[in-house]
Amino acid sequence: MKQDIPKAYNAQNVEDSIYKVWEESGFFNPDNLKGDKTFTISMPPPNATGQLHIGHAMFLTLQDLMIRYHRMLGEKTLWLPGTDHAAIATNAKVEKLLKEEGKTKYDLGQEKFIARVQEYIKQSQGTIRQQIRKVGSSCDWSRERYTMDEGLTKAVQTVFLNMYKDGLIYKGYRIVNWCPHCESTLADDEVEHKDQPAKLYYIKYGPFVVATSRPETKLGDTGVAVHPKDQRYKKYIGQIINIDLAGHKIKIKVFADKEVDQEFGTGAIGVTSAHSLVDFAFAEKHDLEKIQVINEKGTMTKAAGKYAGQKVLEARKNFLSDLSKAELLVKEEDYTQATAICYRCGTAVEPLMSSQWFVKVESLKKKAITAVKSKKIKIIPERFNKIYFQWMENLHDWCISRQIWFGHRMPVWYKKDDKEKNNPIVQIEDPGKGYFQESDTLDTWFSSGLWTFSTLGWPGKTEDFKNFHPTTVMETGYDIIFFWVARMILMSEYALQEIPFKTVYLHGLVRTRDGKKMSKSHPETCIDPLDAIKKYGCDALRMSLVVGNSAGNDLKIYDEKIENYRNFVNKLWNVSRYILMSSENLEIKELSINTLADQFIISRLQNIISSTTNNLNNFNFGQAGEDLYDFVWHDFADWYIEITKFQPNKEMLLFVLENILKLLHPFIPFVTEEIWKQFKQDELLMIEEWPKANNKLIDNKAEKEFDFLKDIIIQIRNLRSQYKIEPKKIITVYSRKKYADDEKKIIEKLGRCEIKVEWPDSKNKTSELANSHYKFSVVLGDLIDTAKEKKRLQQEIDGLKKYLTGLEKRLSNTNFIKKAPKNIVAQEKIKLAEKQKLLKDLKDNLDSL
RNA sequence: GGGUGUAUAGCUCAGUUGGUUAGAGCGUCACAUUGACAUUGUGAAGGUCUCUGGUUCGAGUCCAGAUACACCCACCA
Repeated sequence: MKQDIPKAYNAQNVEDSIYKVWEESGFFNPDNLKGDKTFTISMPPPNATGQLHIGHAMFLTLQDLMIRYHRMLGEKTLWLPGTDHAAIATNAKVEKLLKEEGKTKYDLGQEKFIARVQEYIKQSQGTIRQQIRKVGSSCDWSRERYTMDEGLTKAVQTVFLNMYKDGLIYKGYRIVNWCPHCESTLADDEVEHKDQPAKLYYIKYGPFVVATSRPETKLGDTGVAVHPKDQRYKKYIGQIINIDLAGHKIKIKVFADKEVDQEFGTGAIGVTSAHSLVDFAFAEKHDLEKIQVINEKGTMTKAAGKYAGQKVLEARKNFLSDLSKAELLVKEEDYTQATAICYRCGTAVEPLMSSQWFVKVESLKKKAITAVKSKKIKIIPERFNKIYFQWMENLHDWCISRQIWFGHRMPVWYKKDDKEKNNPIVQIEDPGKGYFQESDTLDTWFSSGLWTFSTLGWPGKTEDFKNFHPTTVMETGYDIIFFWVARMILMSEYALQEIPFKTVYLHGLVRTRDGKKMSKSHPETCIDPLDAIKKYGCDALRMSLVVGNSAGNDLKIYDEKIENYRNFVNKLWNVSRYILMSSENLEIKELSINTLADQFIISRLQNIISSTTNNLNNFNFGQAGEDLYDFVWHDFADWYIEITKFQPNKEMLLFVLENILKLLHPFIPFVTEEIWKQFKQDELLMIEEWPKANNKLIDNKAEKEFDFLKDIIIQIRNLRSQYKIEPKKIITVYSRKKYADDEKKIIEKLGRCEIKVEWPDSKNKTSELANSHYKFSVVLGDLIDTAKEKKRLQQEIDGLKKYLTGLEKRLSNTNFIKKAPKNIVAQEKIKLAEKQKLLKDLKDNLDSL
């Protein structure tokens, strides 16, 4: 008999020590697990210098849930954790730190700057590691990786080298997205579009008028495009025209292209080859000169003539004023423009000419599309397939070089005298003196794309790689399907000719109660996972991140919700406390099923075991959690346990509890493990075997029978409540049916009544109750309010009549009889008979009042 | 411009391939309180399932259209 269990579950007192026991047990490591089948998840690596936010908490919970479930299924389960170097973000952070010391990165130089960054990461990496543990993550720390560690760097260099050899990586001079703030290129998907009010300026342009939202770029125009059939401009096609733009002289070539829309603007486009992607395409096609008028810092170049050295906006203002003075500015129009901005800093992206490294995607994307089309990779929810295909099909060559100092250096070298970097030498080994390495670094997503296999020791031929790749599930947010999921498929298909994972499970975003994205911009409604854990316990947080949500959908979270699951965790605690405290022997020798209640609970348990198993197999985590919540609180605690207070069955209580703990463990690992410890000191719930349903114990008849009993009790309680009968008063209930002793006792105890199996003297004032199976009446004596009772019955009769009318109509419809399945018709007929009988009973009752 | 999602009780959401009189939690109201649990128990009130058509014996569920909100993609100068 245990007496020393605290009344309320105190998560804070136990979580850390339980985590320590788990971690030290070695069972996070699949090497210590038995089983032939493997189950692998690569953890999406949080930023090495980051702080845990609610989004992390959500993915950690979902992944841990899967991992714990599969571990209990007896699979060799690997959850490989790690951190990401997050090039741009980390680079920026350290630059900021330097600035506080009054220094810039140029004072240090690239080598020392990187050393400084590494030092900073080392220092702050511990934070996120500890925070990942706080959520209960059962990942294998012995295999933890970091995107910049030696092995991963080797993988990056190897893939780069191979791609270069295969002609899939090339250096090209072309328009790229340039962020003047980050001073680096951006990939196409790192550019966001935001609608902004803008002005469209119409400029007189020799014989043409052209429209532009960026007048300053016109200083570098080298062409005018018109539609081949445009009568207005036909005569100019092929001519080279000198144009004076308020003193700035340009020479343009007029050419025809079907892409031009005659209706938009003036039908004539001033072509700025070096600062617009569309125009660049024109320039390539029609062989135009490309003049760069804006440089990497966002200032005008020498080619911009007298505007050289001015910032873009400044130059625009001055140029417009000059045009206006020269009467070349025809008109201005307001319109909304989708402005391209940097996804990281929000600065307007400057398209400009630059020599950069690219990945040729044409052949890769075909494979990546096939991988999903062929169903080798399954995306959950399915609708993201379409989004994935669309994106893949429109993918352009991927710019992978960044001018950020921190990141994977490319294995590219130049001779000391090749200052223009025209003749790259691609090899992993340093060619030694006389050479210098490319200072550009690689897009973070290049290394992230290798994550599923670079973390397993590839390119080495390791056991881990053989055993755990392809990984089983990739669980991540739908917001990085392009950045990351798509890249992993591309890279894995290229490097291994193999998919990186079999299933992609996409979760949604975590939002505040009013639907805002949880970010630092509205701290008032933001949930900090660490605060929530402190306040409500980790298990409560986990439940509220899982229940009420399904794949691909956003989740709203707020305090009351977490509080509710804290209450649930506490309920489970007290259920266990009750069972443990009232059980002298904690061993289950032989399970005996004696009563209807026993039959009911053991049957329901089998059902919940199989439904939970099915739901988890089908990634319906929310549903599984909700069903368990319901089973524990209502079926088990509210009904079964209450009944065992007068029909004890200690072994059954223990048995059901054990199973509940197992089923709930993947959702709420801490409290379940803590309770488990109370009666199995030397065993860990974490590696217990997942329950299997025993279909022989499923008893639908008993479940139905039990539901009728519940119905009777609820009706009696309802009546007591209506008549405000003192809770302690025992009332008399007459029943026409003779109940088995155990059933009779259940009604008597839970309805606080005494059952007499005889029909009451009609002179007694009674309230009569009935359901479709049993008729019974409650003697209320002087308490009865005839008028009230009549009204109640009348209401019930009215409702029933309405329902019967519908039912009769349905059954008299020959089409229904003919076309509906037979079992449905039969079912409806039974229903009709039952309800008619009930109606008659109710009417009799009313008459007798 | 192209695409996707969502719309069910005051709030947050379930509702599986169409088949009872549409469910839960929170909140609200009423009642209960020393023995697992007030982080509780018992009961109640609360819904034209956004709208309009259609398919069907039967639609919250399927189809079409509309409206509202959210999101993603996109190089119309």
